[in-house]
Amino acid sequence: MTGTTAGMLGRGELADDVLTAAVRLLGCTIAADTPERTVAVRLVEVEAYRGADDPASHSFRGRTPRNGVMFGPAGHLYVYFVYGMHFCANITCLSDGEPGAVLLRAGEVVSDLASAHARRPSARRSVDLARGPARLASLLGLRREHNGVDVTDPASPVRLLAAPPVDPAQVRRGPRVGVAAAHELPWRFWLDGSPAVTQYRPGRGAPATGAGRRGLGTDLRS
DNA sequence: AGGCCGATGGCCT
DNA sequence: GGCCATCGGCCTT
Repeated sequence: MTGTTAGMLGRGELADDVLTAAVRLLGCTIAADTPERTVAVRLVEVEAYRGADDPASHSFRGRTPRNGVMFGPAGHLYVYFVYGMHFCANITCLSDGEPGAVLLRAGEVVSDLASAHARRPSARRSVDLARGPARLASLLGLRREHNGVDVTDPASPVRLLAAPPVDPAQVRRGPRVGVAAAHELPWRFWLDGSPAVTQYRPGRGAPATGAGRRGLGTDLRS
């Protein structure tokens, strides 16, 4: 049994299933050491991906060099490169050998605002600093070399800080953004009312209507 | 506020 | 060769 350090989220809290893990991650903080200062973001929007039975998951067709981290233990960064220019970051879930991950889609900057704006000058408004998975990864400086980093290790350059579980009444859910496969699964979770939550965009073949705007999601209990 | 488009490279059929 | 778990700029309502 690995010990837990005060303030860190334990990997055990991500091991049972990807949906529970996704909700558990909402409200938690990701802190990353950048060349200048440590930048920290409070997660407000995430998406769950599961290996074996989720056609939208990178691990659906089995293990490859790219997705290998998804098959490892929970609590590690799975960073991938997409559209020839962007990185996106997940936190792995489930037990070793069982692929799963939660995509970090959006967050609000906790500290510090000045450094964050210096890192992403194109974001005119603070709310846009980590609004979107590639923006979030960019703000935290997450790149190829961070693939596999253990975010439950206090000595890591990227760390996952625990927060008390959020009030379920504040959590909303809806279809994942931009995925063509399994677009009917409501595996995107966000905190109601956060201005940093991204706008919903259907994937290829998914119905254009339905979730609306930000994704007028449903209550967690439904 | 919303739609379209170009950038740009790795991964998989 | 086609498809991306995207972003930012520019265009029209």
